[in-house]
Amino acid sequence: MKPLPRSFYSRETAIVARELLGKMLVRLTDHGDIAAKIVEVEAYKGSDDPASHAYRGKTSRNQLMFGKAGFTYIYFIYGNHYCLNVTTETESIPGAVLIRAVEITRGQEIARRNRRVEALKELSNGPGKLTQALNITKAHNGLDLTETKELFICDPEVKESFNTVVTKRVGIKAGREKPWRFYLKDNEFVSRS
DNA sequence: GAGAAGATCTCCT
DNA sequence: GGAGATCTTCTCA
Repeated sequence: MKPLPRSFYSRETAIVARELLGKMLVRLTDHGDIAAKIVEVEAYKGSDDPASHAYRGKTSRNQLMFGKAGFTYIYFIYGNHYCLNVTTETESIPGAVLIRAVEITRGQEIARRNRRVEALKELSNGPGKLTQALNITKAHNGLDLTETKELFICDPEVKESFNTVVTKRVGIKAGREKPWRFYLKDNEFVSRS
C-alpha cells in the first residue's frame, strides 16, 4: 500500500478527479484500519468555476486549494457535516476534488460504530456520510496524502475494470452546467440526487 | 459586528 | 419529496 505520488495530483483537476475513481482511500486509526474504494467525485477549480470556493480568490478557508497538490482540504458545511477534498494542480492554479462517495471494503465494523446506521450502503454513500464513517474531521485538514500517515490514497491491490459516468455536479447553485461529476457505473454506493 | 448562504443529512409525511 | 437542523465562513458596514 504505497501512497500515490505528488505527480498524480499535480495535473488538471478534472483528469485527477476521473482517475481517482477506483483508488483506495485508507484511514489508519488506533481502533483499526479502514479501506474504501472511491466511487464518486467532483472537480472544483478556480476563477472559471463559480461553484468553487476558490472562485472569488484566496481566503483563510480555501488557501489549501491554492497550495501544493496532494493535500487534504476539509471544510465544515451546513452546521453538521465535513467534506473531504484533495488538492490538485500547481501552487499558482487552485483546484480540488471532492470525494462524494466510497465503498468501504475493510474496517466496516469500525465505520458502523462511527455512524448510527446498520445498512452497509448507508455508511458512506454521500460526502458528509463518508467523513463520519471514517472519522475525518477538521483535525485532518491540510494533511499530506503522499505520506503513509493516518490518511492517504493508494492503488487498489487488484485492479478492476469499470465504466465511468460523467454528469453535472449536484448540490450547487452556480456552475451547474459543468460536466465535472464522475462516478462508477452501476455502483450502489454512488449518492443519488 | 451582524446577516445570509452553504459542494448535506435525516426525519417526517 | 420536502423542510428543519445547526454553525462556519464570507461579505459588507
